[in-house]
Formats: sequence, C-alpha cells, structure tokens
Amino acid sequence: MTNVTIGTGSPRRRPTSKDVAALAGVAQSTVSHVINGNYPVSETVRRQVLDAMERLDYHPNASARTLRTSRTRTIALLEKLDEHTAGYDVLPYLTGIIRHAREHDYDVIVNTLSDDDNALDRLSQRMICDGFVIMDVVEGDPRVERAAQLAVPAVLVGNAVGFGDDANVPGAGRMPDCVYYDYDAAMAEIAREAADCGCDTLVMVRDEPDDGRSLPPIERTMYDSGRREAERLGLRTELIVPPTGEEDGVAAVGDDLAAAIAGRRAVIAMRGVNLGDAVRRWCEARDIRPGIDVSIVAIGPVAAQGRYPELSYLPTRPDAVVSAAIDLLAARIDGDTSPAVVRAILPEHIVHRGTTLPMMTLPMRTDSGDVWGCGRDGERG
Amino acid sequence: MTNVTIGTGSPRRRPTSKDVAALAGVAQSTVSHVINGNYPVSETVRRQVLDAMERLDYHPNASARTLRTSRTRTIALLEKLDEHTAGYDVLPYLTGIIRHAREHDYDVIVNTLSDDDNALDRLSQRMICDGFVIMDVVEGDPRVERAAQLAVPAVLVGNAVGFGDDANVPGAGRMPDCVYYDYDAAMAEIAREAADCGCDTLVMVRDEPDDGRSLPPIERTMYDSGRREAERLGLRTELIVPPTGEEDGVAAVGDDLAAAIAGRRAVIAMRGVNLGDAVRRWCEARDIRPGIDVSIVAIGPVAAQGRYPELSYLPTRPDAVVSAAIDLLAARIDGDTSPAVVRAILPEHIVHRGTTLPMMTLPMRTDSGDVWGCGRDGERG
DNA sequence: CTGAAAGCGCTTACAG
DNA sequence: CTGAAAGCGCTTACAG
Repeated sequence: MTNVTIGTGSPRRRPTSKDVAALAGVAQSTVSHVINGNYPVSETVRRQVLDAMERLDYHPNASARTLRTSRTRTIALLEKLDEHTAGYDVLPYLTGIIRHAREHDYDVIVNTLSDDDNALDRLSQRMICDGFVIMDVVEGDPRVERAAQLAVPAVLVGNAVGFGDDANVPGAGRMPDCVYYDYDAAMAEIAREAADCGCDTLVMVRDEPDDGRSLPPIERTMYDSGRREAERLGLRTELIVPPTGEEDGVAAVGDDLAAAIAGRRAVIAMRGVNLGDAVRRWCEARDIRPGIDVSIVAIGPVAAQGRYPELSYLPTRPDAVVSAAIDLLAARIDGDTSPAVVRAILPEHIVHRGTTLPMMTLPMRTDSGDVWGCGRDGERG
Repeated sequence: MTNVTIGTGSPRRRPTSKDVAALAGVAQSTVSHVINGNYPVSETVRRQVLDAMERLDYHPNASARTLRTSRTRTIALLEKLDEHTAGYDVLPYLTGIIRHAREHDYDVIVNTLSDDDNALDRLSQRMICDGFVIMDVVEGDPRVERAAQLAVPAVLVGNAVGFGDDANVPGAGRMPDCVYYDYDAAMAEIAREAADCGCDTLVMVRDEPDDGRSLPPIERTMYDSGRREAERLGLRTELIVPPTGEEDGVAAVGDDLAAAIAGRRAVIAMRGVNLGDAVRRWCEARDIRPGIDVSIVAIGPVAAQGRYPELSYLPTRPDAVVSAAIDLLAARIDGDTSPAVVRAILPEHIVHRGTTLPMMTLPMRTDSGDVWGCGRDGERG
C-alpha cells in the first residue's frame, strides 16, 4: 500500500522493470525473462522477481513493450452504426468480439463512425492496432481493397462481398479473411423443417425493399436459396416484399400475406426478429393463430430470446461467427500466411417457441378436418 | 507508391522520423518540431519536412510517442452489456462517446464484459489508456472507489451514485466526475406540460419492478419528483408497477391502468420507449386512442425516432450527456485538477408525435362534451 | 541460468 | 531557428 497516491500529493512514479530488478537483486533482463517465460529462469530467482513485482505493484508498460515488439495487443473493430441500427443485432457481435479478443489477450478499439473514412489507415499506419475486424461491408466497399493493402491483417465479418467469383482484389496485397453466417443455408433449413412436418407453403417476407440503396449482400441470395430448396421438396413458395421492415410494412402487404397463407399449411419465414414479431402481431390481430394456424420463423440473433420470448427463430450464431473471426485474425497476427479463408457459419436448428409448434409434432389438418401429428420420417396421410 | 507491399514480398520497413529527417536534410528533432508545432520552424524547412513525410508516406508511431509523452491518446469505455440490454439505448451513447473522443483525437477502447472485473486496473496500470468513461454504475459499485484511486481520471456517465450527500469516497484519491440525464427533472417536465394543457392526471408506469435487484438509481427518485411536481400543479398522480417492462407487464396491470385513466384527461408517462410502445398498443387494443383520449409520453433516447415513429417522447439527450462527459475527461487528462463535477443534463421539451396531440393545442373535453383548444397561458374554462 | 548492452521511434530540454 | 543527445520502459540477441 505504499504506492497509493494520497490526496493531492504528487503521484509517485510508476515502478519499472528496472526497479523490480533492483529490488530483486537481478538484471532487468531477468525480470523480462520471468514475465515472458521465453528464457529459462531458476525457481529461486523467479520467486524473488515475482515477489519484488508484487511488493512494488509493478505492471509492465504497454507502450514500451509495443515499441520493442511491434505488437500492440489491440485490435480495431470497424462497424458503422447510426441511430437506426437495431441494437440487439449489433450487441452480440460487439460483446462477442470483445470477449474473444480478450481471450486472446487483445483489447478492442471500437470505431462506429460512418464519416471516419480513414480510421483504417490511421489505426494501421500509426501502429495503433495489430489487426482489424470490419463489419457491415457492402458491395463495392472501398475498405475491402484498402484492407488488402494494409500492413496488418483484417477479417471481414458478416458478409462475403467481393469474394467467391470475384475474389481478386485489384492491385497488390493479401485478401482479408471473411466469416459470415450463411443466410442461404438458413432459409434452406427452414424450408427443410417445413417440409419435414408436412407444410405445403413457404412464405418469405423480405426484410427490406429493393429501394435503390443496395440490399445487404446477405439478402441477395437467401430468398432464391429458400425457394430452390422449397421447390425441390415440393413446397409452394411466395416472396412478399413490404415497403418497410416494420409493422407498417407488414400492414401494407397484408392482403398479399393473407392470400399467401389462406387455406395453406404455411411457414412464414423472414430475416429479423422485429419483422417476425410484426408478422406475429399482424396474424394475431386477424385471429390467425401462430403456432396453430401458421408457423412463423424469424432468422435472428439469440438476443431475440429476451426481447421476443414467444417468437420461434433460427439463431444467427453471432458468437460462432465472431469466435471464428477472432481466431482467424489472431492467427494472422501471429504470422499465419496461408491463403485467405472464407468461412460460412452454418445454421443449426430452429428454436421452437410460441409461433411454431415443435416441427416434429406439429398438428396437421387433413381435408376432412382431422388433426394428427407427424414424425420426421414423414408418416403422412 | 514505392511503399506498398507487393504480393508476398517481405513488407518494407515503415519509415521513421529519422528517414524523414534524412530525406529532408534536417535533424530528427526538426521533424518532430514540424509535426507537433511546439517549436518555431522556418517556412522553408517546414515545407521540406512536410514534403519528405508525404513522399515516404510517413506516419508517426503511436507507441513511441506514448512511451515518450506518457499519453496514449486512448480512452477506455467500460459498459457492462448483456444480451438483454436494449441496444438502441446503448448505441447513441457508444457512438456519441466515440465521436466526441475522436474530436479530441482519442481512440476508444471498449470493454463490455460483465466478468472482466479488473479491466479498470489492467488498462490503467499498464498505461493502455489516458482515462475512463464508466457507464451503468450501480449503487455501491466498487468501480467508483476504484476509479478514485486510479492514476488516470475517470468520468461516470448516466448515474450520480455515491455523489451528493455521500460524495466522500473512503480512502484517498480524487472523486471521478459524473454526468447524467436528469430523470427527476424529466418527469417534472412532463407533469408541467400536462398541467399546461389542462390534464388532470399523471399516470406513471414504472419501467421495472422493485424485485430485489437494485433499481437503477435514476429510477429511485423520478417518480417522486413527478408526483411532487404534479401535485404542486394540482394534478392527481398514480404510479403503476408492472411485473415486467414489456408488453406482458402492461397486460398484467391492465385493470389498474384502465382505472387510472378512466374518465380522466390523463398523461401516461414512463421511462423507456419499449414500455411506451407497449402501453400504446395496449390502449389501441382497448379502443383508447392515444393522442385523443389519452396522452402517452415516453422518456427515451432519440433513437426512438426511428423505431417507434408514432410515439411522443421526451428525449434523454445522450449526445449532450456524452459530449459533456468527454469534455470533462479530456480536461482532466490535460491536467485540470479543479474539484469533481457532477453535471445534470436537463430535459428539453416533449417531442409531440402520434401519441400526444401538440400540448399547446390539445383538444379538451369539458363536462358538456365541448372540445376546445388551450394556450400555454392557461386560458381555460 | 544470468546480465550488460543495444535499440524500438519518438520528444524534449539544451546548446548553438 | 536548428541539431546532437538523452531517455521514455521495455525485449532480445549475445556473451559469459
């Protein structure tokens, strides 16, 4: 306790490894050896050093270490956010990234500004961070090419833009890795679970209209994927495109929606728990009973669990996504130069709650009005 | 363009101020003088140096600067978040802090982990940041006392816990500054606007029940404050305490709520736009027309604007809060040792949208059923 | 196993 | 106005 600043007295100089060495009666390098464990140190000396560190309340200075090692032990998260961003969609990513980064002993600098275009350059050129996690990449995002030119590695989270067929970045540099949740597979999974329990229709409600602003890349192909899988399984499909992703949007396409599910065993699927809940309320207002007359499944983050406890959903696995992303990034920082990786995180299964009956036992009405359950083996008719 | 890493070739060493000095034909210190502007430099030399910096694509190394100056130009934001945190409540604070920090040329390390208890110690002891913004401080939060002992300054955002009457921190150290939105004044403001247009009842719906977990400090006194102001103005008041802050909670206290507003000119006020929207929907489901039969005003973040476009609300001014917080923190980092500051950010006025008629012209029914407008001067009767 | 020395890339008195 | 030198606090070959 000799090291606590008292009142307004001038703060005592922080102890350095030199002070520790002096107190322990060893060389400064020995202190470093003890701390980093890169060189063998006798147990006696190790104890002396540890003891001195404790007594002085010594903690190594991060910037001195960084200056010497060229490792900041900091990664930067670039995620453009505005006041319209749905928070419970971003929080699991944010917190997951921070948690996994900490597990790799990194701190996370977060930059959410949409007008801070040179954050990427500034943070890497001044050696403020060891690597980047870049989120919400859009089509033609200049940051992808920029990231490829950087002296530090980057991983793209949430989209596979600029990869696949057109994975070549103009100019030199190495491609950033990319991790994303596979919405295509997710929609296909919903189609499969629908077919498994004898539904005959998959109604997909799009999250956002195609209004000139470019659709999120993850939305470009998921409806096609859902339709393809559904048709392969013999289901009818419908795509409803509301003018907005909220309650008003659902109301605006109410007639289409009503027609799409009328007299059908339908599963209504959409991206986003907000939209899912809006559809649920729309149904209830019209005495269509989710989980009985129709199934509603939203593809959304686990956070939905708290906010919409009644909604059945297919989790987007943000933790799996960011865990893979941080592992990749940490490996790159440690010098892994293997070819760039594009990793799809696959969906698991629907979490059945109030808006679907468990698919395995979903009651099914025959034409005669009988209700019976069906197994996954497809014991039907 | 000579400095771009090509393909897998070994990355070129980053240029240093020494390289710049050599190219410009001056001493390294002169380069520093040009960059920092602390010493006079002739215009000719300045140009030479600037030119050399440009040609080499030179950017000063942050850790070397930090090692020398003991300034990291980084602040740490500590905000415990879990998956139940409402995102649109935290995003404006997060983004606001980052934006204002950048304006002061700070980057922001964010730590949202609820189990990373020594983040405060680690980040300050290893000199990773110059100061802290600590959010969501709760009663008896050990971080307040901890912050007071730190070598770097801290500012508490959102609560004034441990301040006021019991502002003394045990042990030595300097008290952190604190900035908070004044919910007491907010509820009083709602009471005043209600009285101004001839309402006779203020119904407050509490956001969270007092369920053993300590209430957020900002909720401790706001209902008292609302009641006091309302009664001073001759309004009746009611406090409704739902079992949860969501839709189910409102349903559970539906009878109380119905009784509280029956036959009254009531303003229903609550903290949180979610709750406000739940009340709005509850009203509409019972053919009580918000904005006509009753007023609903939620105290909430500006983000409500996007999410609940119909809801009238009293903005919580997150930007004003964090702007003040960062200004204070930056001043402390720059050596300001004046006494600790507790700054309340006062509410402005209600933003009238769908759930209130503009208060100035709210139609008012007399006993005889007449409808008439009223001015702020209180022309009544 | 241990220690003396160099050096990471800056900034800052200080001397000129 | 300009430059040579010291030093911030570490880590890492290297010599012993």
